[in-house]
Amino acid sequence: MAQASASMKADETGETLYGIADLAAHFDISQRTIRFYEDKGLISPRRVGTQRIYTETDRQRLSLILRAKAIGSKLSEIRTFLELFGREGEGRERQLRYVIDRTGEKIAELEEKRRQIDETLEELRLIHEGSKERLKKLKG
Amino acid sequence: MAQASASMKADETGETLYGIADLAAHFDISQRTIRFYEDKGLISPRRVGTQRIYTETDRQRLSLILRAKAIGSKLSEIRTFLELFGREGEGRERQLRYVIDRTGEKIAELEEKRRQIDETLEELRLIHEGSKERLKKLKG
DNA sequence: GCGCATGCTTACGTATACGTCAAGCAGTTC
DNA sequence: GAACTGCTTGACGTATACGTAAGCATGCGC
Repeated sequence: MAQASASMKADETGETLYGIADLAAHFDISQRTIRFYEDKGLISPRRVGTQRIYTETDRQRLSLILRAKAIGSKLSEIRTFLELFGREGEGRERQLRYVIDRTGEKIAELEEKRRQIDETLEELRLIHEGSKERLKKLKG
Repeated sequence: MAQASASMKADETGETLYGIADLAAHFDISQRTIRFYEDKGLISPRRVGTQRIYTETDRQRLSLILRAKAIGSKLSEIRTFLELFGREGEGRERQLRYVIDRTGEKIAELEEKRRQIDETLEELRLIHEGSKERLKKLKG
């Protein structure tokens, strides 16, 4: 290996660093995917020469991205939100109102999605349990 | 209009029938989308000549499809499930086991998705409320 | 019988999210 | 120092889910 998997304390602050292979393995995604997210502006790892070096913060960010994706967000939307919260400290009024609006919207959206999932879960459980009953009767 | 919007009782059984425009308007989707779902085997409306005529059952089916889509199912997957539940009455053992397995998997998947949504909702609410607080302090 | 709206099919175009080579460079090892 | 390994940057390919435009049929109103 070129770099002992790069998961070694190498920073002078003692922070754990990761290579792209480490993250790919950890999250069970391809390196291509990680580079793709970088192209889309979702993560910006440091470089040593041409090689990508990820910090713990980068790792958490990637974790966030994957969760957002899992619940149906598009990458472009994820980017917008990441940018939003990254600049959160600024606290200018316009900015605050914008954050409040966007989060409010997203909260409503997710609550609706939750409702739909619950509805579907109910129906699926009915079918699931019903089928189990019928199987019992068939066999018993 | 060629057919008075087709939402008229025309069946001898007195069942309400719909034209493609009715369904498109009702669900706020394009006619193209509805035809696309038909191509993918998700719905099979009756025809009068070349024109599509939808029954109440078709309408409910479309409703199911849209809800499934909203929670992140792929059309191919939706088709599989619709076929599964369509043949539900058969009750052969293999068939029952298959339904039980598939529904079990989907239930687990949706429960996981629900968890992720809840997690995200918590974080969003923190940011949302926090921002509202900060806005108050800025203005008050 | 003419026009206009509605609907049909066919086909190509588009956005998203990657997969899959291809070719090259950089350390590492033997 | 040649092979090997891992990473990098293109560039093209693929699957999904439609959008959009073209051209034709049909039926209602006048």
